[in-house]
Amino acid sequence: MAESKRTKIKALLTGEQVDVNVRVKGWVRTKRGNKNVSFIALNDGSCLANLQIVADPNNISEDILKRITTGACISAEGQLVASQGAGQKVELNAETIEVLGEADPETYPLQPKRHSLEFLREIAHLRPRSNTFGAIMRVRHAMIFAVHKFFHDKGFVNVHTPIITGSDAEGAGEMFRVTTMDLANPPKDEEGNIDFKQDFFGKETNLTVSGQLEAELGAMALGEVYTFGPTFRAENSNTTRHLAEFWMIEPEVAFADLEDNMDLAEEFLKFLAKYALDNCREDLEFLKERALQEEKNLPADKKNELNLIERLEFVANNDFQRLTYTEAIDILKNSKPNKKGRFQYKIEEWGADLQSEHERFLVEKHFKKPVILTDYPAKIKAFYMRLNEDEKTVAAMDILFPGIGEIVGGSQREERYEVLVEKVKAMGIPEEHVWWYLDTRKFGTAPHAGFGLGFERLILFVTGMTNIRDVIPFPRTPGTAEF
RNA sequence: UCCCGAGUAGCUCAGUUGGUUAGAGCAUCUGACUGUUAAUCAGAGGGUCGUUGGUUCGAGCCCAACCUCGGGAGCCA
Repeated sequence: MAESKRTKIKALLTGEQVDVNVRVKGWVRTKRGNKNVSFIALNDGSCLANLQIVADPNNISEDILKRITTGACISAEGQLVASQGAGQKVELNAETIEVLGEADPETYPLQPKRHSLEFLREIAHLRPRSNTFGAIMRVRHAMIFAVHKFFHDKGFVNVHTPIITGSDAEGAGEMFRVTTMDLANPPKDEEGNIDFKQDFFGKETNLTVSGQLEAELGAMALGEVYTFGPTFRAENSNTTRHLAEFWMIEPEVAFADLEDNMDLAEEFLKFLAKYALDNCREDLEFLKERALQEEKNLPADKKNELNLIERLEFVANNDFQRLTYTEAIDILKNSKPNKKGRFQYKIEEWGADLQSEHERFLVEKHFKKPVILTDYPAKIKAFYMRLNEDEKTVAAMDILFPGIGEIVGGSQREERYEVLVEKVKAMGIPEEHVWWYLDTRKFGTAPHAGFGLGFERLILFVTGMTNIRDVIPFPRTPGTAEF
């Protein structure tokens, strides 16, 4: 007789059917019971909840039962019935169980107990089997899908910008060199310098730090495009919100100004929050409870005023606070912490770069909502941002979220050839490196705008996690590239 | 990279002014229990106290360097 097909646990727990014969396959979370009956909590990753499997020693041999331990993988077949116990609606009365893969309980590191996130990071190959990471990974997937859905429904074209780049003008940070040269004995030119002409691409190449410049090329033909790809920064950043390898979403829109750009970014973030609420309820409820548990021991002023679900609802339903850099400086200058010297960096005058303590004050204390800051001083922003009429500020915008800081950074782009060339020169960027970028301003230029959203920072917000290393399967940080 | 903190059993932690044989809970193993919900109850096994060096009659504890991890800052998304 052919083996019956596997049914996913999610379908069994959400469906109405009982008293049917089904087969499930998954990983054992716990087994408990006595001589007369065993209860196996089985998880197959399709949802957070486990399916309870009831194993009667009359049907399942002692030898099989002995091999069913925490972490083992089994296939079980039997009758799905209404549960006699209180903890679940349905359970599976096992008629046959096959052990697909044993897990030695003496050495299997995951136990049916609470583990620290630090420990789970050390066993990143097994941590998706924990409730927390299962939930995070399902939410992460839902957000990946929602990003594509949002832009697709609006008629944006997804562009795959290069991962290996020969452009060193992106200016977004330190880069990882890509080479096939023998590091111990690299080819040299007559002057004794390393001769990149002999390298694989015939020039110096690096991993991309941004797809923006190439995305702009797309926007100047397709109108509305977005990228969603891996991004690499070789900065020696050791924080809870930086990774050396992360994923970034960069829409770029022709005929859009800063206002359109803010509208798009705000609509996008609201859509994502709502999508999570509508599609990840079970996982979000679990993550909410988890966060409340974590916060229990924190002092009152460090606790979130709203829980995870409430924060997502807040973002989905409330307009972001928009203000200019100049207005923000005024607020900060006259703020209590500034006057009382509580800021490490006192705000004295217009032109200063905002520190994270200032951003946090605006978002978490003053407005208590997401904030969009616009029109920063030109000299603290990138060369491609459009110069405003005051010739002091640029049409930039940063979206700041509570607990996370900058989640979006964007701008209207400088579309005027002469102004852009001037800025390229002023920043010391060799024109021959960006000739193709300048060409778009030479041939049929158009006003346009775009922004970048750090995907993992979004996932931090949506899951309520606080360390970025816990929202990506295999985090890359300085000194760590395990797995 | 800078500042602060932490490394003790598989995990989470305690360990007094430096003093005999380093503890607990959970996990694991064995036994008990007729339906459990992180099952419960009884017992057992399990340690190079991050590494190296120093101070001392004596170091888990004091000192130094290094390693690893965490938090904060900078840089940024």
